[in-house]
Amino acid sequence: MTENTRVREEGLHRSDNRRQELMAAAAHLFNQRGYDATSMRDIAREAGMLAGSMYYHFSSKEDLIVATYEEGKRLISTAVLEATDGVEDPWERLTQAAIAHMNTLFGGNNFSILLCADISRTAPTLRSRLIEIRDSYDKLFMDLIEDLPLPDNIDKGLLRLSLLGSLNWSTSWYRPGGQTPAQIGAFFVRVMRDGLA
Amino acid sequence: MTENTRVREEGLHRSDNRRQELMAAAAHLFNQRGYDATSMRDIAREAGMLAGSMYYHFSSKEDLIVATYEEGKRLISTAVLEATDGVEDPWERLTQAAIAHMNTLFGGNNFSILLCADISRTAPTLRSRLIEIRDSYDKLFMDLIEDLPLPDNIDKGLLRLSLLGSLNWSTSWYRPGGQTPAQIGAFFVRVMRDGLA
DNA sequence: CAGGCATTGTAACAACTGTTTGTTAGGACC
DNA sequence: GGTCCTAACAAACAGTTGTTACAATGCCTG
Repeated sequence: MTENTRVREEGLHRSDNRRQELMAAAAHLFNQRGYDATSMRDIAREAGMLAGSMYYHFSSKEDLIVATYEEGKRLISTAVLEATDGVEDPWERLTQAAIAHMNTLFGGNNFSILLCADISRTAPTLRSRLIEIRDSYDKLFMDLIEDLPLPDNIDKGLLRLSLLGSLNWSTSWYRPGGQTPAQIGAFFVRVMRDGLA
Repeated sequence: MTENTRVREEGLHRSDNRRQELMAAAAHLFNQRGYDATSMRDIAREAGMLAGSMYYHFSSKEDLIVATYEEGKRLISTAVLEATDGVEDPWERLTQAAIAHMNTLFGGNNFSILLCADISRTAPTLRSRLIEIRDSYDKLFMDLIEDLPLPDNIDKGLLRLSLLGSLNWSTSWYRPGGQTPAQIGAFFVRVMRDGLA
């Protein structure tokens, strides 16, 4: 079986390989320097091609950004859904979700961390596209928190933002060596549930 | 008394006014679009001068960024110190600090919010300068949390990062109209102390 | 009124930006 | 064997970037 027949059977073009390589290079650099400080030439160089050639795979820089962002959402969504699948207790579900969230962020994939970057300062047209993707991930946590047995006077929206704030902020300080990502995620949920006093 | 004599008596040059105007314009734009997407020409235009003229007041863009960042730290540090001054109970001190933190962030000054932006993606030379400034503010919260009466098995460093994560992340979602900044800050501390279950 | 200093404007610099164009090599298909 | 598609290169585009050197302005002091 030639490469090409296999490619056709799986519904892939050969270029999908290079496309993935470009996205990986882009995600890597976006994480390191941010969107603005990463030029198309930087990405192309890391993928071993010239800047102009990228426009065969992506019609604009914005589209490339959105593609990496969406891939990040896909990966982390899958991880969280798998981690909570079959778990009954609402607090345990949230704990497992936080652990999966953190494990995915720091598990070596460069895509999911992009979801934790603050996008409130990106250009409006790009921002609205990213917000839409992010919201569809946040909804997972909305549902998890909605299911918690809580007093009526607790603002569940604020609770979600508090937890996601703690979790996402970790991307700005986490370094390997101390507590593991899973321990950190579990800790944040435990404090929120049990308190300290 | 002419403007100039007053200026001299206070040990100020006339340029200090324009310098402040430039910093205000810069902080405004930095908040809106970020450092990279804000050009020196944008800042100069907003302050009513030309790009080249700014180099009389600031010797580089990086210096201007650092100056606005430092001004933000000065303002929010002062607010937190005043808010906790004289308060005895450790938890109440932390609560008042969180309230002052939030009130300063959303109280209309464009400088302090800059401290809450993730700087892990900025250029290394700039980043190290900003980190130093930020750490000196974070130390305030380190001390506040150090004074809490907590069980020994609680990681206080992680606790501080959790709270600052919740608080700082609010800059990416807060809009006037819902709960006030003070309510949000107090809520985060209360959940951390009392828990939910 | 003259001189000097503080402050701004003017104009240009080299480097870099995202993107487009024309072209080319190689393989697949009829 | 001719034709088309894929994928990439090479070179240029117009615009923007931070920064600089120099000239002009205007106020304050002597």
